[in-house]
Amino acid sequence: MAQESPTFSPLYRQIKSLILQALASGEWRPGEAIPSEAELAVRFNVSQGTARKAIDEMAAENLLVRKQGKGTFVASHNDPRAFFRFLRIVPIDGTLAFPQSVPLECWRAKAGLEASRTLQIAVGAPIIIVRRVLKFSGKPVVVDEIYLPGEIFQGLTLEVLQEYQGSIYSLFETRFGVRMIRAEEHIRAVAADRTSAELLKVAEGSPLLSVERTTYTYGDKPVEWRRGLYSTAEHYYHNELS
Amino acid sequence: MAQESPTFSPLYRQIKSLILQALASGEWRPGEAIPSEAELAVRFNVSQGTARKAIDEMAAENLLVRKQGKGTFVASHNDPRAFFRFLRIVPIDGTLAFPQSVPLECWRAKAGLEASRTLQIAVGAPIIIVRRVLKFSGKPVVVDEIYLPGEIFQGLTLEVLQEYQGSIYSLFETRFGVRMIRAEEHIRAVAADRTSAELLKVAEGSPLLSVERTTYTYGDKPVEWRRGLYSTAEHYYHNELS
DNA sequence: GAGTGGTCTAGACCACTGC
DNA sequence: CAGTGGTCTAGACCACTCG
Repeated sequence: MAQESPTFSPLYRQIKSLILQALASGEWRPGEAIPSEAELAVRFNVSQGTARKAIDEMAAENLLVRKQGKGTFVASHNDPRAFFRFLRIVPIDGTLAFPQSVPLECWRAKAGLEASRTLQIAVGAPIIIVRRVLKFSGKPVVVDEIYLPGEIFQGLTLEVLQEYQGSIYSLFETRFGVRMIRAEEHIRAVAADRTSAELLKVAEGSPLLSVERTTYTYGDKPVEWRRGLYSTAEHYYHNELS
Repeated sequence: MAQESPTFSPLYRQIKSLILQALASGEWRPGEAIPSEAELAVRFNVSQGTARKAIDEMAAENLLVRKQGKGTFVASHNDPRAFFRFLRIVPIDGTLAFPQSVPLECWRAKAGLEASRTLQIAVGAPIIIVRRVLKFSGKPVVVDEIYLPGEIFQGLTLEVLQEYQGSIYSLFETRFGVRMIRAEEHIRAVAADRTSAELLKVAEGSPLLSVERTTYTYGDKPVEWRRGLYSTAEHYYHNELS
């Protein structure tokens, strides 16, 4: 017997991708509630259980947040609980506090080979580069260099960065409509160059964590590449394996 | 109205903890199939859907592995697909191959303060310390120092380590009945000391990744502590954020 | 009390595996 | 073909939130 459906996709996954589409198109914005399970079931003409299963998967992927009795909400980087999902550094002595982001520079450039490859844009396409320092209780711990596709982040300036209260992903979300949903990090140990050493107030040549990150929005589209240098004298990068 | 169940726990979670108990007691061993959903439903006197939901959660936590048409199996470190779940280092040039573990030393000692704290055993309790090197295509990339509670790993010797084919967690599982299910890693950048530098064939003082790991078995019981020094000249530590 | 998500059930049918 | 997990449905009821 010939196989009827070589690319069989269950109903709830089709519903899921429809909801995903609606999310990507901005039908509901980060922080807002999406329609109730019952409403979605009617809209997509499936049972509530099937709509539920689609939502379940998206909640497991941190795209949606369920709140019993209230509704289901589009995940947002404005939510303080989401903050440390993408910042895995914690103080050795355990006194966890929110860091302060200090933007240093923000300039325009054209994409080189590496930026072109990681951001999947043309060589020579406009990019924006941001340099900033992250301070914990006043002490510099991380220096970041952030590469962004210029087309998406038009209007991003040092002033915008300095004025904004909240995380940089929160800014991207509210001001540029770009929601970061997933990232890959490549971590290595490197020796501090002169400028980084000065910024982090460590000796030149001392070991630093180099954290290179590619960040993706809906549809696995890369929209940020960054390299962070982490001083791990009083902090460590925390990771959970399971 | 007084709240009826301040510690409300749904049925499927109770079932889950019963299955967990059976797993911890060794009723089914790693790699073996557990009873079918229908059988479990009968055994615990719930509907198949409820048994299913319990299993679903455990599969999501990598405790069980579902295989359509075949059954549900206890997760095992013998499964090669599970190998890189706990070893997050990959070559820069992408040619992923299985590393070779080279045990160097294995000796007995008594737990100091740090071992006592991380392994949750008494100070002075017997521990076993293993030193080994991990080689990728013949080149040393990681040097590990592994601390184990002596009581659990009685009979572990350098010979046992050298003879065994397969990952060390696979050995722990088959020879000592200890299954690792979760770990926390603290990652920092350090300068290579003399012995590590020699083993990894890098210059003394060059930056290395220090990966400290506490590993837990069922019931969140810590059963391993280790520090790995990773040479990241030709490899990086890979992490996914979501 | 109305509306939301969360649980539980029972039953039908589909997809995959292996004998 | 029988046995397994996977999907889908419909309905009842529970837990939580808010007005």
